[in-house]
Amino acid sequence: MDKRMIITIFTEMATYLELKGENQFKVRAYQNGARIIDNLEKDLRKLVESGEITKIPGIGKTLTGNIIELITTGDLAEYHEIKKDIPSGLLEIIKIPGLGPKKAYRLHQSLGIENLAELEYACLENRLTVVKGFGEKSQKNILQGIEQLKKHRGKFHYIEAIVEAQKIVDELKIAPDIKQISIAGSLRRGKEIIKDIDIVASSDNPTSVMDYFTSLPQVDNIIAKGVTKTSITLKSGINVDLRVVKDEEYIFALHHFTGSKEHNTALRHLAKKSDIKINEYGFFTAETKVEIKTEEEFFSYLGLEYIPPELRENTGEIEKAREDNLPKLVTNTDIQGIFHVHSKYSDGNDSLYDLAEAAKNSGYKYLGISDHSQTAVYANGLKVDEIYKQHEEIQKLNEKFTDFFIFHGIESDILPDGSLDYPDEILRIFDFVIGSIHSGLNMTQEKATERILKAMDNPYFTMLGHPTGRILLGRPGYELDLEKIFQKAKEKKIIIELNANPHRLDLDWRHLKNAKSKNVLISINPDAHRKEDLDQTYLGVKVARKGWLEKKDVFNSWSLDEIKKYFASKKINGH
DNA sequence: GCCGTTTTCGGCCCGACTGTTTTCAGTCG
Repeated sequence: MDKRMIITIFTEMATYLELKGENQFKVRAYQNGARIIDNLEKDLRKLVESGEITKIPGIGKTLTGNIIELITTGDLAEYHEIKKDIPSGLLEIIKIPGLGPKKAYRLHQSLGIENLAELEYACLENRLTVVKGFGEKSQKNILQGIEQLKKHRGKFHYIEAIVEAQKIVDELKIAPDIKQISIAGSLRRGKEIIKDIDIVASSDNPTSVMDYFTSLPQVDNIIAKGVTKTSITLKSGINVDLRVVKDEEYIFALHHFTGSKEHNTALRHLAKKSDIKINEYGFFTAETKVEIKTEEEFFSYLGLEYIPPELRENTGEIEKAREDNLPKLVTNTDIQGIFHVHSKYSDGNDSLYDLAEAAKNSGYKYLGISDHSQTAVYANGLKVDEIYKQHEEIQKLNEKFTDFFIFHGIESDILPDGSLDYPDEILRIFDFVIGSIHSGLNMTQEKATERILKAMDNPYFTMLGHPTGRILLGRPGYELDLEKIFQKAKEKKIIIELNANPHRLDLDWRHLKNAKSKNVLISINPDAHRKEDLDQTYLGVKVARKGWLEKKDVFNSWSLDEIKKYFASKKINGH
């Protein structure tokens, strides 16, 4: 029974309780529990063994008991008790926009509907309209929602959403009645998966703004249209919420709709202690309304240091902000160079020269080429003679460049037995070696951890590439004992990659803070296969910020000289 | 179900929009 399963079970329990119409605060307790467990940095099993679990706020007697039962027996009697009379298909049904647990349960009670397919059929048969609380319109909306759900499953990569959102903001900026406008929501916070786009704007004439918004060419469907809030679906399938407020309310709305919900809730609790009420329109004290012009002032009024959007997940940022002790987050300009770039030698699109020129023009001081190794036949991995050829070409290019340097590396497969893909006498040719797993992905946590730990013992191992192998919205990645990996990384001075490919973003930001606390260096790598991918690095910076990383934690914020020295010292130790 | 210098009961963040009602429940963020 791993952490992920426990989170799923608690989340499901909350939903089943909701469907049953149970006390909403009980529902929230389970939802909170799931979120708290998700944010835990320490191993859940160890927390239970040491008894620390009882000290975590939000996990009380019952939840602790449930966690222990799940860990020791692998199951939970209460879970089966709760879901006994409720068909699991209702969990799918409540994913339809506008159809929540109350209505779903009523459909089940009155029409015997148990899943999405039955609901769709009932709509087509025009049977919904006879149920109390449902009419023509809701039946139509539900049908539309089912279509939507089947088509997209409602989740998008950050990169897809940010491109759409930026386009809308740029178009709205030139709308006649717009004063201020910004992307908000999970997109502003840099979440890797986005459910919808939130945009906040200010105007004296909201109706005109809403009209402008709904008539944009990329709008496919208007879900709801009001004076302060309008929701639409884009042709790409992404939902967009636009909130329009008065200019003096803008900062409050921006903060509110940036979230996260958990951050906002915690902040309101804090404010309440000082008799300040917060909502999306302002701060309200006993008799006055407070004027605020910037988010810096917003936090300062509450006695807090400015909290960057990426940190607003209620994972300790408010406490740190009170102590004036937030991390000074890494920025794009801190990045000096990039590693993990593929060239034509393996499965990349561009020549070494073109990649170097592009990197140089983007302002990077160095470029670390790392093509695939020989076992990666599907990716045209390098044979030994090609390695020598590539080495020579890089040396020649380096003679031409001033103020720029190409490091010769390799992305070596970590083979199933934990060895690297070339003998040591070949590995020593490279300036750096990224070890990555590309095959045999179905391993137990023990096997996967052992495999990587063994590879890390190789003296030429420099960086661990995409540590968990996850593909966002694709596959979850193998389970790893990251504590052991970080420990080994620290011992062996091995760098952990934050792979900035938008489909990977691996290592997950939730683990970065932990790595940082163990003084493990992180390299933000684009994993580029064409020169246009080089700046994916900046998406990685966003995620690094979300993981509380500072300049000092990021390997590729180092200067060219510092990197050269580091690799040189690794080589000496390796011999 | 969780929590506590309002402490073992009685609260628990707050507001907009829709579709159905005939004054509001449900949903969403």
